[in-house]
Amino acid sequence: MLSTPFGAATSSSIVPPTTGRGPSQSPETLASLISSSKNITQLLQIHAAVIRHGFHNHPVLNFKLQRSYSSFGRLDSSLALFTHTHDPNVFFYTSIIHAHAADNLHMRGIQLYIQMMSQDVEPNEFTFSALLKGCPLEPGKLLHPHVIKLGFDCNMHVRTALVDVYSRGGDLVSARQLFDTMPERSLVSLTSMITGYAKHGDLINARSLFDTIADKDAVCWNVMIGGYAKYGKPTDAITLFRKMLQTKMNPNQVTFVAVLSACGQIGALESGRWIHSYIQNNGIQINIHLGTALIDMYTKCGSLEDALNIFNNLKNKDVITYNAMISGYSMHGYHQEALLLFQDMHKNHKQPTAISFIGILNSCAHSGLVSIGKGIFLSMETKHKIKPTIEHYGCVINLLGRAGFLNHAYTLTNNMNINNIKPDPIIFGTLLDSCTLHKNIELAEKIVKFLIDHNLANSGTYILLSNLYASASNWAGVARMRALMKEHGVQKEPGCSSIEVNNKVHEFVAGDMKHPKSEEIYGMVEEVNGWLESHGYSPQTDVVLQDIGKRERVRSLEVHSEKLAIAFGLISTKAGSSIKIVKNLRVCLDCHEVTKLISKVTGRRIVVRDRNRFHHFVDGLCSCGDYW
DNA sequence: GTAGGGTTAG
Repeated sequence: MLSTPFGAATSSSIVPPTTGRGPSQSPETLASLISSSKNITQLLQIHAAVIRHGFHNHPVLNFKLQRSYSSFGRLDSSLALFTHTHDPNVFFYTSIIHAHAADNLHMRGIQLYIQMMSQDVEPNEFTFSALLKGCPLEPGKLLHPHVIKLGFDCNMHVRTALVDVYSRGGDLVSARQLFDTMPERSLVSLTSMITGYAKHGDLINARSLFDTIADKDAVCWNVMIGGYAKYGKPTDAITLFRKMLQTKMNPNQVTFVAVLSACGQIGALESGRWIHSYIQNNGIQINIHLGTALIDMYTKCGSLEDALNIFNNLKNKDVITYNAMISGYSMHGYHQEALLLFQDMHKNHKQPTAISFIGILNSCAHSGLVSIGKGIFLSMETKHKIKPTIEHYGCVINLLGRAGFLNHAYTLTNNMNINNIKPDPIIFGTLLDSCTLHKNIELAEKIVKFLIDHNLANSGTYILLSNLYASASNWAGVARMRALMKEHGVQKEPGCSSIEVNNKVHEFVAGDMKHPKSEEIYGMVEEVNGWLESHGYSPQTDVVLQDIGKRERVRSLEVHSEKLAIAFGLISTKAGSSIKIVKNLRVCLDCHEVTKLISKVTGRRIVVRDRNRFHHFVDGLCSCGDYW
């Protein structure tokens, strides 16, 4: 920890600057030294020189010192300088308010604003820019009348900052009103308005405003691409990114972060790799954001090796980087590695966050590490002072339920109330899932009744119980569930699998005939069936919802979306090459078995990403160890 | 001597 030279300030200020401590320097020279300082050590040395030369009360030098301290993230030193300054002027106040805003300390900034007024220091438009920067909606609303009263609301910067406050705060109507009545629009104000729409999921309004801009800059593109990436429109994000490249606009680190996230969501490894090489070929520095985005993309696209490579070469990893890698390990079934990295984080003095625990608890759940998982869950509060949220409970209930401790899991669901957490349909869904796995109809019925009685049932509730009945050949139960689903207007989310071939993503739903190569695809499905038969494989008809004839049930399984995607992969890629599939739902038992066999017969490595995790099928075995 | 818009993890 570096100390501020304040201790020295009082002692050396009583020493005249002409005691032979080096050549005397003009304030101008010192000012330019401050501006050009590269790090905190240099700045501290210059600060010491300022004091040595007797300029400790020089307003411009102190102002510059204060700004530089803030720019190095040293609000403490900046504030120390401020408090040692007699009668700070509007520059000083504005800049210290700005420093607080940069550290998300807006209320403290407002306190300083009140203090400056009580000392009769008149704020100006710059002060309000600083106050409103990144300010939350409520305090921003309180500042708004002050802006109007002092006549700064027509200033371009102040008005844009106001638009931004309302926009980010989700009051889009007020934001739009302020925006529409601006004396003059600027690219910045437009971008701020678009950000408001994009951040709150209104991509239609964001896009229509975006399309009106003739001269877009990178920030503007980034906002729009990022909006698509964040709100479930990854394909649109990638399309818009391609358009950005076509317009010769140079993407930057922020663009790549957004578009890599989009690639990760749809599992577009080839596109992700292309972007990675673009980054390398264009000499773009891989900072911590970009590095983490690359790790996230590679893990979600099935290449743990590439993710690890980035992780190991990334300097200054933060907790988010660790979390991405831990979740990556967990998704791929590398539970020992996930645990080791979690410990490694401690060694590197990175405090785990709530999300670190979600990653590691999921890892334990997927590997059946019950006692380790329980220990980690308990340590959250005792050791790390992090209160578990409903998601953490979800992980532990999943951990216990999967491992067969259904009653323990059920008790925990009921005990969540102790922490004032009400179990939600997702928690009950997790429990129901475990009931299906362990064929515990009794508990499942109890839960479903509770959910229906409390109006908490969703499509998943019915489907899970329906699957459970089906697995027990209880067709009356299945029919009852089907009737209930119809009655409540519930529809099953259709299964959809995608595969990327030659930079293009091909999507399939069950029984899909839309693909131009359908004939060949179904031909391949038949061929696969032949292999399966010769290996003595009989289809796992349990998993089919409908009580239909066995023959039809067999047909229905043949055309599950992942089978179509795999068949397409087999006919359109080189023999021996890996096949990567992304599925929106969880892979079913039959598809899991079939894929294992396909990997054995073809000698191909097949990687399937389902809703929960990755399955790496190699030579007839799956990396999940059939525990998923 | 000062100001407004964009980034990562489940």
